[in-house]
Amino acid sequence: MDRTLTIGALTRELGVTARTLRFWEDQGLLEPLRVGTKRLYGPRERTRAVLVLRGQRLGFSLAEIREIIGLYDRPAEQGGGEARQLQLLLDKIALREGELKQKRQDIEATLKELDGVAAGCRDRLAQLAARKAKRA
Amino acid sequence: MDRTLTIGALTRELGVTARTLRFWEDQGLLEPLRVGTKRLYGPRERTRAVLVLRGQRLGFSLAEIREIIGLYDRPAEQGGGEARQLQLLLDKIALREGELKQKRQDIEATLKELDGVAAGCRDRLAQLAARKAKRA
DNA sequence: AAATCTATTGACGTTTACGTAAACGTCATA
DNA sequence: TATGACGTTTACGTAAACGTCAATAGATTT
Repeated sequence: MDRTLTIGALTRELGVTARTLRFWEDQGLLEPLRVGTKRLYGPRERTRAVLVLRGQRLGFSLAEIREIIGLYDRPAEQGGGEARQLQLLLDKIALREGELKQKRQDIEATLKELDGVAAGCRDRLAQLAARKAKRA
Repeated sequence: MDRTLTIGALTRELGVTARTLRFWEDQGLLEPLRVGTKRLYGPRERTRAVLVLRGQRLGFSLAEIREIIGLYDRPAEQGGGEARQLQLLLDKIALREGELKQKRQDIEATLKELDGVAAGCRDRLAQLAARKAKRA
């Protein structure tokens, strides 16, 4: 049992087209293995693709999603000292968390307002039903 | 004290350009009054504009935002009976609420994962600090 | 062997949400 | 009066995220 998928299999699993997966790869979001010319997607690529879809549902651009996913990859000790790198990462995470909490607030507000409208609808429906019952 | 704003005032208040407000109007999201050729934005338009911005933060397209905002406008008894209209509205609201709850779940998941990464960072930083203290 | 399925790389087309420039009107102020 | 500041319409440009061919190639089925 091989845990790697062909592009067709992955498109069916995720509900996206092959064009999309290749485009994401072009944008540096995925890097499937190559067997000859064909692509093979392992668990890591599959996970990443799922994260891309989640990011898209949240309205992030592919560029932003690439950055966010990048936060999961440890900052492999490039330059400037590990502590500094870690602090930079923490700062970036804090930024993203701020955005997400703002979105959550927006959602709560919208849900409340929609609930208000829905309640009004149900009230009015109840009125109509009562009137109808009275006529009977 | 007039509660209506010129386009320039509203752009400054919302942090968007005049081009943007005119485009939103083109797309049927706003309908400011006209005095001669100039636009005047009242409280209703201002509120709508704020709703547009909120919708954008949530990743909705302008077309979707138009529909969502439309849910707030009562279904002025067009055709098919009021009860039917109300039921349709309730259905649409339920759909949108489903989307929003999905987004909320996505946010919670992402926040949790980012928190995990952040915790790892802080652990590692603590390690480094301890090592440094020992050397002193 | 022929047909079919799956995959590949270009390359151009499309939609969304504006940016940007041109060319102009209107009013207050220096 | 002319010089900004602010507003208008019209029109073309652009970036993002793919869709949609076209032409080609290997693998599998009939």
